[in-house]
Amino acid sequence: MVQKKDSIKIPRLGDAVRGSKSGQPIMVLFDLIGRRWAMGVLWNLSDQDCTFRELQSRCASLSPTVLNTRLKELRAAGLVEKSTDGYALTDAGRVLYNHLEPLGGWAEKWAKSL
Amino acid sequence: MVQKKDSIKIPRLGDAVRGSKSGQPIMVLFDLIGRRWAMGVLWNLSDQDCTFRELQSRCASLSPTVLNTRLKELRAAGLVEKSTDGYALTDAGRVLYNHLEPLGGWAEKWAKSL
DNA sequence: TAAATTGCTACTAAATTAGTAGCAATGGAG
DNA sequence: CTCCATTGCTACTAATTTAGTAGCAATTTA
Repeated sequence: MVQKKDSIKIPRLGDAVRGSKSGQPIMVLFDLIGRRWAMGVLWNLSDQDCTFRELQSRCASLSPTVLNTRLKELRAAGLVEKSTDGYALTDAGRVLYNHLEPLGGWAEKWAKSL
Repeated sequence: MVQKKDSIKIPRLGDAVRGSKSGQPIMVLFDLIGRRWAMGVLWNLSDQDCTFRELQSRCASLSPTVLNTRLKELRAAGLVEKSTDGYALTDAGRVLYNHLEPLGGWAEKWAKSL
């Protein structure tokens, strides 16, 4: 990883993906958005900017520790940014969200089928 | 959760999502596929059925413990099943994969932009 | 029938996440 | 200005998840 101790470990292109040697972009992405509440944060930011505390309450009161870690990671990845109202999706973040959005409808059908 | 001890905790509709009270399908889904290597497993099964050990080597040699846990969860969720060649996507799993697939191309552009 | 290969369990160590407390900074209300 | 509420966090400990390694029983292959 070659990163300063205590800095957040953001997956980067070419980096090993938690033990992997490939560093394929899709795996780097999966590593990033596969962390707890990462997709939930993107989802909850999609309809409106949120303050830290509002985001926290929208995300099942997840601990501030984790929320802050996720926000740092997502900001370093260029998907989230600070706005006057707290946090917001960047343009890239919104494009990613647009790819995730259809999962909402699919998830409902899937849930019923279980 | 009301589940037998030692059984795997698969997120279910209406269940609390790791502390959440909503149980919204999309959050249940995010909880499921947001676990380590869950999306990677789906991705690696998309082009061909895999044996346990091949899947393991495709997924950066992730530990058999975790792979087996993910497989149980994904099977319980109806996304993966056993086939004569090992493991395979179910129809539902393939539909989900089709939603994830566009992320591959997007991830490449995103990775370059970092 | 001996040797591989496969699917997996067991176990320990390391990392991540949960949960709670609380503090410094900002922004009104009076 | 002064008080108080709200916000954005940091600190810390406990619980849960994941990593990593070893190895075994069953099936397949030679």
